[in-house]
Amino acid sequence: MGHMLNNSIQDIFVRRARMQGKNALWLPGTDHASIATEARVVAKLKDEGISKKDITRDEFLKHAWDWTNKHGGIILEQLKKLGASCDWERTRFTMDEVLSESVLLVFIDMFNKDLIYRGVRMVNWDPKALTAVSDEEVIYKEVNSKLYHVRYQIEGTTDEWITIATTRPETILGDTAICVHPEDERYKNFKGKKALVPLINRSIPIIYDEYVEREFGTGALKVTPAHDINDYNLGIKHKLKTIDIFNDNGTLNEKAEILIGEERFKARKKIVDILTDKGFLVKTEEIINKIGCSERTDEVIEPKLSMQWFMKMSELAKPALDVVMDDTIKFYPAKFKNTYRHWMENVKDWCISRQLWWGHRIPAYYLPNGEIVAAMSLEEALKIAKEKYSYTDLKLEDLRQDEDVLDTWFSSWLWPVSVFDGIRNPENPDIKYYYPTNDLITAPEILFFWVARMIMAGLEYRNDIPFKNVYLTGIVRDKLGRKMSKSLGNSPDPIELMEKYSADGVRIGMLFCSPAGNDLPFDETLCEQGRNFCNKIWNAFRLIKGWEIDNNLKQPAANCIAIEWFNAKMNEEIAIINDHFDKYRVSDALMSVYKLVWDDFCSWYLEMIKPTYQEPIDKATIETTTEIFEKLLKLLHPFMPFITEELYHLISERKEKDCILVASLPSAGSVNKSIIEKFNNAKDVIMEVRNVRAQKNIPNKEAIKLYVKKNYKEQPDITFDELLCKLCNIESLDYVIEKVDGAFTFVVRNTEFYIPLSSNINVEEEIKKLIEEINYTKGFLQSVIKKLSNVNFVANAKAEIVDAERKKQADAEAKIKVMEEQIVALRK
RNA sequence: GGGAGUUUAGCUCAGCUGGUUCAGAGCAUCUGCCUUACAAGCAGAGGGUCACUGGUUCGAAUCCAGUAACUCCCA
Repeated sequence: MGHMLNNSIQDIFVRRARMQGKNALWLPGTDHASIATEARVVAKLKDEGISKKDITRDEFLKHAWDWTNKHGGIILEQLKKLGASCDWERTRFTMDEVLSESVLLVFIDMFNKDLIYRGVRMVNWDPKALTAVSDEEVIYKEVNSKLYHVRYQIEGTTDEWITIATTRPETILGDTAICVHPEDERYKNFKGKKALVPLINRSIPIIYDEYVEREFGTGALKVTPAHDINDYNLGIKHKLKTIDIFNDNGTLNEKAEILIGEERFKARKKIVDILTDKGFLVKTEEIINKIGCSERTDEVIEPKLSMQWFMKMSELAKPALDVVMDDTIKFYPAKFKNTYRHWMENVKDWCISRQLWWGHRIPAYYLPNGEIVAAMSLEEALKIAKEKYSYTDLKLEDLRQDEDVLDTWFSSWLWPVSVFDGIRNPENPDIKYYYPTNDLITAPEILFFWVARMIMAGLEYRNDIPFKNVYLTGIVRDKLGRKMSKSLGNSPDPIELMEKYSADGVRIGMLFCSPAGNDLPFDETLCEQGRNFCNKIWNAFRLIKGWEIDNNLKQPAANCIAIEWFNAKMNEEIAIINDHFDKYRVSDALMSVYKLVWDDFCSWYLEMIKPTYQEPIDKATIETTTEIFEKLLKLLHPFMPFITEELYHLISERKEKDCILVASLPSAGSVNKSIIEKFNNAKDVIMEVRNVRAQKNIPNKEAIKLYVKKNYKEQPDITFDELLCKLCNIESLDYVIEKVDGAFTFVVRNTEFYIPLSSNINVEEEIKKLIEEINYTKGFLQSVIKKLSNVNFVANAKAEIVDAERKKQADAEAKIKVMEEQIVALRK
């Protein structure tokens, strides 16, 4: 569902840009997802009885391509159903030739610039996928664990012990020190002594470091530099030995000395038994700790030392941070700037190698003399090697290419450049025209591993930012607040949703409640709301299209008023919508269109101009109404492409290529504020009349009379009178000077309204109602007076604000007076 | 353990540089209506000490400090 949201938003932006006359390109594509894809291919082969170990790299890649060709296009097909208006002919895949070559060229370039190096580092090792994974791909989960207290004998003593606490007793076989806090009184006398690792009697030093938390466990920490990142750092600081006791698949190796070949979790159980038997286990306690699991395979991550390829980040990060902090690239919402800065200021080198086959094989070749050259091919590597190291008799067979592939992000980070072939051909017209791009829409969870790195790559290879605006969508969650994902299985099938509610319905359903950067708790009723909106639009169309047109009919004056008002209202809303878009507030923009269409157009405007049943409509009104409807369709089109295109062709005759997709977005014309104000007055009156009808059970069909009494010498404004009569089924509207006896009454802005009715007026009830309203208004008046009698307020507040308060006071006083007079009249 | 963010109606969220667009929107709820485009609808209504406690100010949902709860990132 994340894809649906993300791509709905992208489509809205691109369609809008297109309708603004821009050459808007939306280039679709997918990455090769090396870990996930390889895991699936391995699993599929396993089902077929084939082990990855038994086939060659080339054979494996063939299977991987088959799988990709079969499953890779699914998301793109879903996008088409969603209405994504991509430039499909430009679809790219990170394993395409152009993009692959770009990846290799960049690797070689950075290797030669010394930005890429090989080093031993503690990496997150996935023993199932047999590869390193990035920090970002490790998910930490809270689990119930046991903390084992194990005692180590002090060397050279018969009964002196030091007790450590660990959640991973199997790793004691790799211990090379015990560490305690230098100020911990309990362990002061161990200085300079050594302890013996239980079961294998390895002699290890007791070291002192402030890193140790005295309160945790026993305050004594076993140090296993090969299998814990913190221990590793301690190891470097105290120059400890590193003993790696695990094989790549998570079983113990011969360096463990015992339990060789056992899987790590089985080994843990066994070693606990042995430690218990031999009296080394002091006690166990229950604790909750966090363990890292691979996002791709869910396997518990094993911190492991291994030789990996790294990219130096500090030099690349600096300019990439600056362009965001100075708003050259803007983030929406801006709060992500903080997160971005925090990450970029603490950036670590990027481990770019993966022990996989599916992906871009690292173009690094090892020479017999231990040197490495990076080249596009074996032949080229040979040539470079010969020149560089004066290897005259070097042969192709002497070179060995690195077995690993590059991290998928190492191809994704080039995307804005490589899709236009800007790495291989930096001067080609496409890249020069389209780069830098405008908007990137993506999820906040990949702000670092994708967005930040694209910025780095763009600055490095184009000397320019890759995009100007970054819109971070929310994360789609289920009702329990869990992220919707395929692996959790809590995501509805988008295709089924679209079949049920239509693509347009799903699109706007997803957008109704998704302000930028906020999570979206998905609920199917949102799609239902989307579908209902489609239905409403369709019915409005049916109404307009169903009217019979009488060319000889003169346009009623009231219709002119209605048109004038709606155009003013629409212009006002267009300006608001434009403003929302300028600020990347997509759901606010949608809500504005929604209300303009549903409330203002359908509920008010259409009711105003609607001819009496089975009467025809005049030509001028229907023409203008059609124009208005078409404008609304255009405003709606970025959000709901299907229904708007359909209705655009049904409402009027069109030439072949006249499609709403490429029509111009209506611009905000000047707003007649006065007519909007007059309408708002009329609306208040209409609502009061409807209330009277509802309260007194007067059916709409029964026509009523309305008398209006202006006060304070105000002149009546009759602009909306005719429409008022039409909408409320008023047979006569008369202005009076005297109060009307025996009528229901209400007050709107000092003007009195009377509805005489045959049914008896309950005087007491009417008076009670008036008193209630007077009391409320008096309370309001009181608060205004209080404010105005505050000398400091009058002295310090801005003049307009004080004036506004004075006007409030005058209005309230006038209204109270009118109502009080009404009570007197009723009591007569 | 370090950093960031959030807290406003039953739900999801607006609310900019403190003051009539200040307590709002959509959905949900309730009450009437099968009124001839639409019951997937129409017309209305109710509903919030703006997390808590202080402070600044003539005036605080808004600014400041502290407290609490939740979320995310990093270790």
